[in-house]
Amino acid sequence: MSSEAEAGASVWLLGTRPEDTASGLPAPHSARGVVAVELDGAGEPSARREFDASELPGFVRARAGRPTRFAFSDTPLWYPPLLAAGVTIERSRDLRLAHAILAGAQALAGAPEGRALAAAQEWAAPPLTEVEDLRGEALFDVEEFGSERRRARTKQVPHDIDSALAEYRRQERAIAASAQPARLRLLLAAESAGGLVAAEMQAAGVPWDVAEHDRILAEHLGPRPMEGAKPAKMLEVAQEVRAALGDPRANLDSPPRLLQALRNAGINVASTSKWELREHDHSAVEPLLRYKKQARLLAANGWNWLDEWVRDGRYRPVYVPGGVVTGRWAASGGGALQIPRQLRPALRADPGWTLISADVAQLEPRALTAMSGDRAMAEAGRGRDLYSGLVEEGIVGTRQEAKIAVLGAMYGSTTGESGRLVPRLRTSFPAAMALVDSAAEVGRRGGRVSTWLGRTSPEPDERWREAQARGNRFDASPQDENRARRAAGDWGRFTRNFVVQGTAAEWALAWLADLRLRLAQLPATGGEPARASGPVFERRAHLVFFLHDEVIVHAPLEQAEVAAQAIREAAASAGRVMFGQAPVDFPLDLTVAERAAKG
DNA sequence: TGTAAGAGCGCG
DNA sequence: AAAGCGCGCTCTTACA
Repeated sequence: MSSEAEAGASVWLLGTRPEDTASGLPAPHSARGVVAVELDGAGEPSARREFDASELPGFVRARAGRPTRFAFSDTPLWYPPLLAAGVTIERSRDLRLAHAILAGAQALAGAPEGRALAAAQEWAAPPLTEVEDLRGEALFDVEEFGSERRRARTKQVPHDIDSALAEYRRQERAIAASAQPARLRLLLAAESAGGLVAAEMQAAGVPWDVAEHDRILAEHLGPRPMEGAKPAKMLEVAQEVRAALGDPRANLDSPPRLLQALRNAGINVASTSKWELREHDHSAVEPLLRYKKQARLLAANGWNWLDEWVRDGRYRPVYVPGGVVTGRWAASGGGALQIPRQLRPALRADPGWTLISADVAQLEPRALTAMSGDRAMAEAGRGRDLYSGLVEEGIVGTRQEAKIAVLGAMYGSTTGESGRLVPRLRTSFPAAMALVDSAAEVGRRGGRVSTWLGRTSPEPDERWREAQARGNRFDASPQDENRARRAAGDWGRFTRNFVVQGTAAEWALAWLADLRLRLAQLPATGGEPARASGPVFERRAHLVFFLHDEVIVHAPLEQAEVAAQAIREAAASAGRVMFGQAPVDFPLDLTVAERAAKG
């Protein structure tokens, strides 16, 4: 990840043959020919190879061991067939992801090279979604493209070599002309590595114990009912609720009707949400909350979910790297970002393997600490729980208060307990608070802010501007002024949080990128692979899950210790690569699962 | 009959 | 207890 290591890497650009594209085929899915162009340090082609698409895995494999960065249009289209052929890539440039970052980057604002890049609108395409039908298929041989379940994205980036070459050059010129070339390079490398990780994790899948999942469902809901019927335990609880309400026909599944039923029973609520219900002391509340929890489990992660998303003991969600404005990943299908903690026991290593999970304690406040260089905040978090640190330093009374205060500072809350506590942080941590306060001020005025590595927030939309203009007119009504102030405040909280959440996401990407390279260097084990027909990296410890500030690695038992060490070292490395010698640590909570699968 | 919007809740 | 930020998914209801 360091720039010194980058210097020696040669760049190979991959694209489809221009004549294939000209024929109107939906490249690269049905392209026959692939062109690989090697670029020298100045971005000029120094070598060119043309071969059948089936030879691409061999071409990539032949470069293993030499530092090579492969650049291509769109990772979800190029990488899965390589993985299916047992080939992995070390470094890449995803031109679509890179374009999205650079086209919006404030660091290039005003530079003609930046304008030239942003003008290449054909590269501004949204991520591909719902790609499950493509899983495991050799993309280059797929003629039929699209099924009823799959929405092809309406706009595709170009895949031919000429377009890729032109875009790569625009990107290089824009980076060189930017105010922060080193940081942008790091960001693009990390973002692209994230694309590789997402494809690899989807190929590997999360080892999932269907029997354990079914046991949890049965415990809470009862045995699996007939299609369309409600599980027995839900029906029982529903009866309890109706009895307590004194309304034998109350409909618990329709919020408006449930609201009416609650009011008829004398429970004076404005909504049926659980935080409001909890406030009321009525015998119907407890079973109703239980019913809601059951309904949620059934709808979101019940037997239908299991049927659709878990196959052959693997859960394969669809990740969308860069899918959130702040740079966090999104998910599309499978609900990877919302697996309830309740179901965590269903994540179960294969026999002879184990699961190592690690999450960063208080990642966002630590990212804020590092980017603001706030020494007092660094001191409060060094080597300990940051929130406890605040208590020990006498800034707040309890850990809970510390958490409320810190979250309030990052989210911009002004009311209640949080609003009361935030001013204390302003005294104790002036640098950190100045950073988020000024980000909020920029947002309130409609400006843009950037993360540490240079991802820039979007501009507010036309409606927002109109609201401000209307609120500022000499004849603005109180409602106009109110609406404008409210919108300005909303956008200020967004930009306040953007710099923190976005920088934290960059740290997490740097961690992932470094970790996958460390794991790739582990020897293949002589024992059983995770699956008989799995990708090549399933013979060693590999990433299977990532969620904002948490990773899960599936490792052969004999590699558990080295894999855990790799996770820790990658975290330390991510901190150094992003923030240099800033005195901020990123401590991990790391757990090696005790139970492996039966058998 | 099909889509959009809102409610509600899971995750960080 | 939420609040204050960012998401996705399912269900119901409203409306074309």
